[in-house]
Amino acid sequence: MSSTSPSKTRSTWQRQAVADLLARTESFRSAQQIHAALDAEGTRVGLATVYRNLQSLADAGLVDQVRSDDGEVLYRHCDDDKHHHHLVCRECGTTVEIAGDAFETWVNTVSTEHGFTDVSHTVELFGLCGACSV
Amino acid sequence: MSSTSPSKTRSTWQRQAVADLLARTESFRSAQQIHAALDAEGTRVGLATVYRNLQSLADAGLVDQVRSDDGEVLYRHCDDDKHHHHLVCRECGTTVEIAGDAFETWVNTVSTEHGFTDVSHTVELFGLCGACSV
DNA sequence: TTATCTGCAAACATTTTGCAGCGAG
DNA sequence: CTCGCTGCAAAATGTTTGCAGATAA
Repeated sequence: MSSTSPSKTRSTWQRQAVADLLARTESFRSAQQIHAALDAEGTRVGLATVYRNLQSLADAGLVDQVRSDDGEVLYRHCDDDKHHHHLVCRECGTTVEIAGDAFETWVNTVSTEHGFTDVSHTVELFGLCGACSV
Repeated sequence: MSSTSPSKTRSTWQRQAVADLLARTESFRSAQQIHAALDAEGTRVGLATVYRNLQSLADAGLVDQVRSDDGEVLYRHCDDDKHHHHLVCRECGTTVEIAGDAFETWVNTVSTEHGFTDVSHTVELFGLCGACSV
C-alpha cells in the first residue's frame, strides 16, 4: 500500500458532456443549472453525476469554483492555469479573468504587517459590464 | 400606509444574548456554534431565533458576515463601521480588521480597465497569526 | 474481467417558514 | 391591548452518499 491509488479518471460521455458544456459557457453556473442545461439539450445525466464530475474537474484544476452569495457553488471553465481572480457581471454573468499582481503585493504587505504567514485569499469582483450598464 | 413600516426592532433578552455573545467573541462563528455556545452557558434560545437575530444584526450592520469554505455563514462583531476586510487566523480564528485603500484602488483600476461599473467585492484573507505560526 | 462510474433515491446539513402563544411597549 | 418575537417542528435547499448494475480499459 505504498501508493495512494492514482485514481485514474475514466473517460465517460457524461464527464465529457459536463466538461463540454462548461467549455461553451462564459459565465459561472451552478451544478443545478448545468444539469438543467444538459437536460435541455437532451443530454440526460444524473444530477449526482454532474456534482461528482464537477468536483472532480475542479480538483483537477480544470474549472474554477466560487461560492455565490446565497451559498451555491458556481463553476466555470478556466482560461488560465495561473493564479487569477474574476470580475463578474452581475447582470449577464460575463466573466473576465484578471491577474492581480498589485493585489497580491498588497496581501503580502498587510499580512507581514500583522505578523501573519502562509496567507491565502479569496477575491471576487461583481459589477456591471459595459454592455449591461447602458 | 404611505410608509414602509419602519419595522421597529423590539429589545428582547434573546436578541441581547446573541449580540452579547458576539461582542465577547473575537472570531467568526456559525449560527449553530453561536446557538450551541448560548446553550452551553445555560441560555436557552431557539435555533430559529438565533438565525433570525443574526440576520437582523447583520442587516443593521452591527455584525460582519462571511461565508466559510463549506458554505456556512459565519458572524462576528464589527469593530469598525467603515468598509473593511478581514485577516483571519486559520488556527485560532483571531481576526484583524484591515482597511484596504491600496486594494480599493486596484479594484477601481481593474474595473475601469474592463469597462465595468458599480463593482462590489468580497475579500477575505486566511493565514497563520504570529502566535500560531511558531 | 474488473475497478470505476452512473443513476436513483435516501440521507444530510444548514437555513427558512408556518403557526400558536408570549411579552415589550 | 397589539403587534412583533419566540419556539417548535415541518419544509425547503443544495449537496452528498449507498448500492446495484452498466461500462471503459
